[in-house]
Amino acid sequence: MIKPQPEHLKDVGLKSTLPRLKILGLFESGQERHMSAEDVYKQLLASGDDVGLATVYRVLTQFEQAGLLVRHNFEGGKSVFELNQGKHHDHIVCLQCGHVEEFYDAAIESRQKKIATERGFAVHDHSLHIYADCIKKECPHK
Amino acid sequence: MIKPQPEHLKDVGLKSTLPRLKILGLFESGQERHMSAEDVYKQLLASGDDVGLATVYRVLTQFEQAGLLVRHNFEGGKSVFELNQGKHHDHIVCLQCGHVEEFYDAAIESRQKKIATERGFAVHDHSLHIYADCIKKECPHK
DNA sequence: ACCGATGATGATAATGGTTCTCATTTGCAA
DNA sequence: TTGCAAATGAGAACCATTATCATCATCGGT
Repeated sequence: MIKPQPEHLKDVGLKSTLPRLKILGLFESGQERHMSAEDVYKQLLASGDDVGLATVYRVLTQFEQAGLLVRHNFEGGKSVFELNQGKHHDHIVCLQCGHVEEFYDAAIESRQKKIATERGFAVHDHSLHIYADCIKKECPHK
Repeated sequence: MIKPQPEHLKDVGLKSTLPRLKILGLFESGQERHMSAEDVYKQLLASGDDVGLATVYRVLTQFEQAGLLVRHNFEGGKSVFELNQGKHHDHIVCLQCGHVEEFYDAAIESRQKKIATERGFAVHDHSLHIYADCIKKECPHK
């Protein structure tokens, strides 16, 4: 279990407070790689940590802006966060079992930037999700 | 102005009602290719058609399930619909004014398929959204 | 170590998009 | 034309998220 490091927060210009350390610690513990605000909130309650839901939302957004976390807008209306480990990646999602794999392809990245720039857009961000059936034995799609 | 065709509705197992014809007509008129439920509702009000917002949501969802429309879950929390014309394309969305442009890039498409196949996935579908600032004069981002 | 300004927190209200409820109306087959 | 199942519309309910605001904690300066 990695323990949350106050310097990480200082480094990105955030005061090292209890709620922030707890939340960062949750992600760094690696138990769950992808978590929604609600997930984080419940986890904290479960461990007896008394953090407000509003704070969870605020902190997650701050962490995203600071580059500590990456936000994903999946279907179903809720945002999901994961630890930013430096390298951007896209996702392949199995429609049957929900298995998620990450990938990065330089060719796709550069084509995207080129296309947007040609059309006069200043790229902020992008999301690429491939929906498919996987071939894992555990996967229920027959 | 193309007039909405009741047979389209019958063909997909939906009664041909006034609200449904009006909404389908809006998309077929091609004035706006991408519309949210709110957009559709306002358009209808503007043309003096008295349709409830709840009905707009219901009908859009039905049209999506019937394959008449395609739903896109862009950032910003609202769903956007467009007429399903069979050919796949991806989207660039302006984060400031909501302007949407479509694009298709064979290189990206083939890379996606290759990546998924290599990992043992059978691709069903995918979504690629680029989020950016556009340069239209009307666009509010200064 | 203490203090005080600055910034963070948490309870709750507010928001925005979407869905639900249900009384009323409509399409359509007989 | 008539009857009834299906569709509609007004508004309430819902859910994730954001805003408000009084209280509280952090941290640099003392």
